[in-house]
Amino acid sequence: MTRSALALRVEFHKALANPVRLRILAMLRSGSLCVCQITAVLRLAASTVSAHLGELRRAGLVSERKDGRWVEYRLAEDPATRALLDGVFRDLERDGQLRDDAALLTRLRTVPLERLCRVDLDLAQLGISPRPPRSGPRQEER
Amino acid sequence: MTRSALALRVEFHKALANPVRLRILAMLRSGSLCVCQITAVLRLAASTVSAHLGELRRAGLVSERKDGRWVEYRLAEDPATRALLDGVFRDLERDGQLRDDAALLTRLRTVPLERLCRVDLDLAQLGISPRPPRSGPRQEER
DNA sequence: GAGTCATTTCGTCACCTGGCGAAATATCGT
DNA sequence: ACGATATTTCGCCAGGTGACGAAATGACTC
Repeated sequence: MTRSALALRVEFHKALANPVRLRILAMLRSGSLCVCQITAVLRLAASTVSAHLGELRRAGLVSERKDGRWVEYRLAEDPATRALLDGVFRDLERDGQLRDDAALLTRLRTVPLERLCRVDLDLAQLGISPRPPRSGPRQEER
Repeated sequence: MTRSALALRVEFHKALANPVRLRILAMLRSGSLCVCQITAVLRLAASTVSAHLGELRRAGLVSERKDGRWVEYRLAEDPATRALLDGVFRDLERDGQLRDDAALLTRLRTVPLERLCRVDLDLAQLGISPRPPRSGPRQEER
């Protein structure tokens, strides 16, 4: 059954009412990503990242493209959704957390996925020792 | 301590991630209101409405002005906040629930507050028998 | 001071959310 | 078929959310 505009708007805000999902959307603005790339930046369990991506997909904010066992997540193509997200992230351009994420992601994109995504990977092996996120679980001692 | 842009944005979306709070904000766009006017439209307990207004105030979306035992709630004056809310409600202009709310509110604004706000008021005494909200608690049989 | 009133706070309950590890699923390489 | 891999689902836990009625608060009237 078609949902009302109000109900859809509530779902939109619910999807964005979480720092992790905002960080994911911010990263996707620079191009598509797989779960393990996102997991590497966020320092969360893959199951947690997968759950968040599920929320974003149900809210119509991201779409997925499967290639074998790989799943490529990207921002939704819909112009209206893009315009909403543009407005959201225009206000977040200078946020420190998002800038740290972007910097780390830039480095991680240079690593072949087959190497980056091994579950036993230690980022230190790649010469990358990302600072823990500014807040959130699994925060390690600096 | 100053919160980050990301944290503030999360709070903004959390505040809007609820149909009741969106309805309240929509109603406030036509002018300031007291708790009992909002309560009359929403058909929720006054404590519930007060709690939602508290959320909106903490998110910086509404401000209050006390006049004796009356509290007048209005949208925040900040231009940036106003612009965000304009964007939100531009997409909701045709929503049925919000239109019903606006119609009922127009009628209620003609009723003196001293009469409207008596806790023992039965809206039927005013010749107003609002349809129950399209969804939500305390929904009565039609 | 007592009673009334508008509003807020408190405590409770049912339900939801977000984290995790373990298990399951689907795909790929051998 | 088996092992490996990326990803998703499940179950659990702690904490949060949104509804309510009752009580409390502060202002007003007498």
